[in-house]
Amino acid sequence: MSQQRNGSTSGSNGSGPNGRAAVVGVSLNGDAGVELKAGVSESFFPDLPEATVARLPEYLRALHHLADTGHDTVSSEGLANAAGVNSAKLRKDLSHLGSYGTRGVGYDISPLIGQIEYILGLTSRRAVALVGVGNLGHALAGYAGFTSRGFRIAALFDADPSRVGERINGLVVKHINEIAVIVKAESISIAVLATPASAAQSVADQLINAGVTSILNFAPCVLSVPDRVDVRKVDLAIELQILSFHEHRKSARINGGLRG
Amino acid sequence: MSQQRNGSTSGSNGSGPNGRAAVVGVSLNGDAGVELKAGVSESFFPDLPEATVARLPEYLRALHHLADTGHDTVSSEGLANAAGVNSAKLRKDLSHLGSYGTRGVGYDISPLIGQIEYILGLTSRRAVALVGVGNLGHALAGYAGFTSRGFRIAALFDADPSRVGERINGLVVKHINEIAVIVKAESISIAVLATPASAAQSVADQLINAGVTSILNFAPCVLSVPDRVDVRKVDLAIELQILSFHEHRKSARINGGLRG
DNA sequence: AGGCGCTTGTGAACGGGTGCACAAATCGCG
DNA sequence: CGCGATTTGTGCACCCGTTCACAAGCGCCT
Ligand SMILES: NC(=O)c1ccc[n+]([C@@H]2O[C@H](COP(=O)([O-])OP(=O)(O)OC[C@H]3O[C@@H](n4cnc5c(N)ncnc54)[C@H](O)[C@@H]3O)[C@@H](O)[C@H]2O)c1
Ligand SMILES: NC(=O)c1ccc[n+]([C@@H]2O[C@H](COP(=O)([O-])OP(=O)(O)OC[C@H]3O[C@@H](n4cnc5c(N)ncnc54)[C@H](O)[C@@H]3O)[C@@H](O)[C@H]2O)c1
Repeated sequence: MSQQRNGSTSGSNGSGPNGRAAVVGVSLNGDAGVELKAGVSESFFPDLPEATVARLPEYLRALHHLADTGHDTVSSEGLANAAGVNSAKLRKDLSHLGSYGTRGVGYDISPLIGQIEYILGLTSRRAVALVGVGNLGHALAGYAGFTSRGFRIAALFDADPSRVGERINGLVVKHINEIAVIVKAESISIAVLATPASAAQSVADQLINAGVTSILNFAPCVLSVPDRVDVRKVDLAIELQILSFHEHRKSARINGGLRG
Repeated sequence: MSQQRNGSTSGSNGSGPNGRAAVVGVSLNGDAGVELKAGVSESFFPDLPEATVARLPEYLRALHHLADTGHDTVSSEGLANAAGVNSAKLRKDLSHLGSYGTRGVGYDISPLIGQIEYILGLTSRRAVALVGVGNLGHALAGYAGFTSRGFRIAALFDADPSRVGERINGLVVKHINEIAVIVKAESISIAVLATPASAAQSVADQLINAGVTSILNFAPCVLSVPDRVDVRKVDLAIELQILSFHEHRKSARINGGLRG
């Protein structure tokens, strides 16, 4: 059941294509919004294209940066540059969320940040569990960007008894078999999976059992999960292999291979 | 100039749509291949859709796994399941590379692995530089999947004098200002960037100057690079924010928000 | 040797996403 | 108070990617 979305980042030039697309089950939901738009910015939940959703975090980061450097408004052109997309795309994306722009002027940064954070569900800091406190897990546990961008690591888990009890960044590593209790107690709905691939499916099953409904998987394997659960995957080797393909293509162009 | 591709992994169910699209400049190249296909598996370089390229690494991983567990052939259905995609998509993807399948039987695993590795440019182990040996950099430097999937960390760089000279996994950390010399000496074309965002653009410029043409960027910022350089980005916070959106949507469905 | 079942490869229809190009809206200034 | 400069919001056409559905091809069994 289910399929993971592929991490597709990007190539150089032009206009970078991006996120996947459909994912039927995840497809937002029927219609919505539109009518109770103006004014009622709270409790308004539009039906966003998946590609737009994937770009909102980038806009948000760019907006925060602009706000921090003393700006009050930005033009679509300016924000598009800061986010690395083209301005028409940015305007269309923002138009989906009921638009905080003023023609002739640009977008008011502060309310726009609020709207994007609301849409992304970042108004309250989300609790995240991290499973697998090894090489990578340690780095993630200490990652500041976690905290600064709307999340809170609420629990660390590992199966290795020698790691259980270790204190990292103020949190004590718990044994994996405490998952169910702690996930429920802390209302954790998102988990980061940083165990070896061989353990990933089993850990995912336990997480889902405990009530987790979103998983960010760093293990190089496909997870099988029920439709209601979202999985995103990050695989360093895949990213490098895609880059390798482009390297190969570039050199095939130059050397005899095929035309360039 | 240029834009990064967004890491878009996946949602749950259905049929995950995938990579963006165009990226004009990077667009493979005109036509190619087709004619000198059969037999001449070397030096054949087809014009693959970007979305297909992004999936090949996943197929490759699944194929290696199957080979390791004693299989000689797989059906498109079997491989598709192992890779988390649908079988029609898989067949179309493979058909682009001149197909190693037999109707009524399936695909011969071994030659298919060879073909995919050839296309991805993995026939010789590629040298990769890692810049920024901090929290994350340490984890990456020790990552086994790096080596097992076609790459070799050829150099580690950092700007912090107290880190220079440190030995990690048999490699000595060099100072950033040795980039030019070492990148050339080791024929490095791919670099992994794991410095703080504030230093990323400057480091990227130095890397490109030294001859690097592909960058995997872990810093949460947009890099500006010439068209000939490929950039892919991995941003943990963005992935989590996309998951957060889906969590928000799920709960909006249940609670009064909008219909479900 | 022939037929049957299985699996590939692909034509075609569909759907989503992108980007152009422009009309509508707003501001500032004279 | 009106005009021009500016910038948003979007209709539209195009393109890429996905998926269905089936004909063609292959092996096996009788
Ligand atoms: N290290 C990296 O830079 C890196 C990069 C990309 C992907 N990855 C992937 O991330 C994962 C972790 O990598 P790593 O280098 O940290 O490996 P690691 O072996 O250092 O850490 C894995 C941790 O998971 C724990 N673990 C094992 N089974 C478990 C279980 N059933 N439940 C809970 N915890 C369990 C282990 O005790 C260990 O602490 C791997 O799948 C790896 O392929 C790592
Ligand atoms: N730690 C994580 O889990 C994690 C996760 C996702 C993304 N990131 C991102 O990865 C990057 C690194 O994160 P980190 O936690 O390892 O940070 P860190 O501060 O621990 O490490 C950064 C390293 O880069 C070095 N550096 C700084 N300026 C440099 C320069 N000009 N040239 C070369 N080296 C330089 C520093 O000396 C340090 O060793 C950051 O951009 C961070 O946002 C980290």
